[in-house]
Amino acid sequence: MVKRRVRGSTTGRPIMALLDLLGRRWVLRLVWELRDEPRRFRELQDATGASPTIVNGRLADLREAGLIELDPEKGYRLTVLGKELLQLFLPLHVWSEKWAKRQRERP
Amino acid sequence: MVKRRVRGSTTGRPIMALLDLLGRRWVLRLVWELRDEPRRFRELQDATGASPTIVNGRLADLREAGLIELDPEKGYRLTVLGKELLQLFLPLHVWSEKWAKRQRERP
DNA sequence: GGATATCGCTACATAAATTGTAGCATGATC
DNA sequence: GATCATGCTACAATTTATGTAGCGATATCC
Repeated sequence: MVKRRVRGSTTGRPIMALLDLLGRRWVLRLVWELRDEPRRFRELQDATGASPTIVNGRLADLREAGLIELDPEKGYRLTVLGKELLQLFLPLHVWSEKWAKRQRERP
Repeated sequence: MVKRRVRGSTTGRPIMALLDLLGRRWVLRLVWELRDEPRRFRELQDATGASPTIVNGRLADLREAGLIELDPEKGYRLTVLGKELLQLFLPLHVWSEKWAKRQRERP
């Protein structure tokens, strides 16, 4: 599915590898959808609107990255590491409202 | 170049529009490259390794989003809004080191 | 014990995004 | 008027994503 473990990690700089992983389509969105509780494969498909091929590929990427894991009982969920990352992203939620407001004012 | 203003903004939820914008390839990276000082078009091309077509497209997206602007004297730079967003992302730098370390430990 | 349902996931043709390379138009400098 | 740096465009080739159908395994009900 994915050739290199993390695309663009050629520099060896973790931040680049991270930005690369998070910059793949649907990755941020998938992490976001897992923010509250575990979700099933099909739930994630429906919630995002992405194709199963891609959902599967991205979930694999995120698992390799140690950010999510599959609990057969409950579905996909964030790992401890994944929750840490989510914490860093939570401020985006509030900020995005402000950003959207300014976009409306200055179109 | 880009069809909808922000892809996936159909929900009308700012956070979705933002995650969508940031989830486009090279977008996070471009913002990151602008963290310290303005950069020229070709500098950004060289720094990222992305094709001019894409750099141009993403810069356009980021300009529409009000996150960057072009100063003819100095090059592309973050707007006030863009700097705010960058602030939210700075913790990623530190966290990525921790993440990389754990990846090395648990391969 | 067979029909039904849910689970994660795969196959595959079509469509869209990205790459890599070449080059254009404009303005400044020599 | 030749040279250079600027942002940017054209376009064929490649890579990635989409949309739809369905598989194999497991559990549940009748």
